[in-house]
Amino acid sequence: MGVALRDLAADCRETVDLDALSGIAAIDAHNALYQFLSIIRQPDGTPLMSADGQITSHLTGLLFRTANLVEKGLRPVYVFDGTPPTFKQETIDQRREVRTRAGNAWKEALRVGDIAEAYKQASASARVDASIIGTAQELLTLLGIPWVQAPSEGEAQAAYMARKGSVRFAVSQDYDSLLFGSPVLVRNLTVSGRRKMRGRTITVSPERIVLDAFLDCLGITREGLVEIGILVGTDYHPGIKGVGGKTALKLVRGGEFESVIAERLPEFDPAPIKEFFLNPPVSDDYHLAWSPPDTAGVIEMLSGRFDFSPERVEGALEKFSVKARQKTLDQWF
DNA sequence: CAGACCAA
DNA sequence: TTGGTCTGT
Repeated sequence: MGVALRDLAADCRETVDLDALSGIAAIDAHNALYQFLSIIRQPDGTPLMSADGQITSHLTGLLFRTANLVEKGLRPVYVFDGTPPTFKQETIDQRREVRTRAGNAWKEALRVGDIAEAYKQASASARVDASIIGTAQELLTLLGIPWVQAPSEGEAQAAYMARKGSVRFAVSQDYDSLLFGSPVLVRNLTVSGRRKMRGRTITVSPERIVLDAFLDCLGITREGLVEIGILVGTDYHPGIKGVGGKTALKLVRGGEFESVIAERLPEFDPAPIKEFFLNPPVSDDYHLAWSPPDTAGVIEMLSGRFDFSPERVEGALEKFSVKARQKTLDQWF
């Protein structure tokens, strides 16, 4: 779905300066952690690790990105996934299989000395497991940054919080939060806009997609957007082979969703997936509060247990209190 | 990804 | 100020 919707979004989005963004941002925690784990690695693919072998790539990413967002006056809240719907199981199994294969290909690339291939395969083998999630939550708590446990999909919970007005926008690289009804989605929420693409470094700005404008731009309703997602494929079903964004948009606008599903996928009932996007399990059981970081606790964790340089950690922590208060006029804590 | 450092 | 390279754990 990601690629297909990106094509449709091309003319219906706006790039924004990070400084123009303010307020509370509900960040898709799984999406952020996965990115950190896949990208923050040594050239041969080895992730950053403490001396005793615990992976720390996600903690590095989380610390510095959160510090930067806070310094810019944004208030992040991280939303963690809960129990996935049963119809996601096939996708989950497939992804595990792909990761396992990539892990083997990583070892093989190292054996033959292909460093670039090793990095690529290592990235693809990245897995957000329980210890990654646990240490991420522990760090956020020490940083004084709230996190929310979603009952089901994190993107659905983030969208619900945005719709309620608890947060100003959802943050993810995926488009799912729009299908879940988030009024605003921000992608590429990074500070240094540099990104390596095919060897070259290009500048990437945050990208804001406003749901109502997006739907107007495409001439569809939110239900129609969900139908497009189902046709091109979602986390819950592969969709119809050969149908991309353009074709899906045409079919949905022509009211042919049901008929083309009946014709091409007679065994498939899209109703539960449609219902899941339009009315997902969400929770009101959250409380958003930001507090100054527990400086000693963060250093104890990151430097004491994970071998981070205390100087680097302290430098990041400074962005949470001093500068943040200087930069924002309104009371922050 | 983000920070540190260096060169143009 | 911008862009490149190296490093972080």
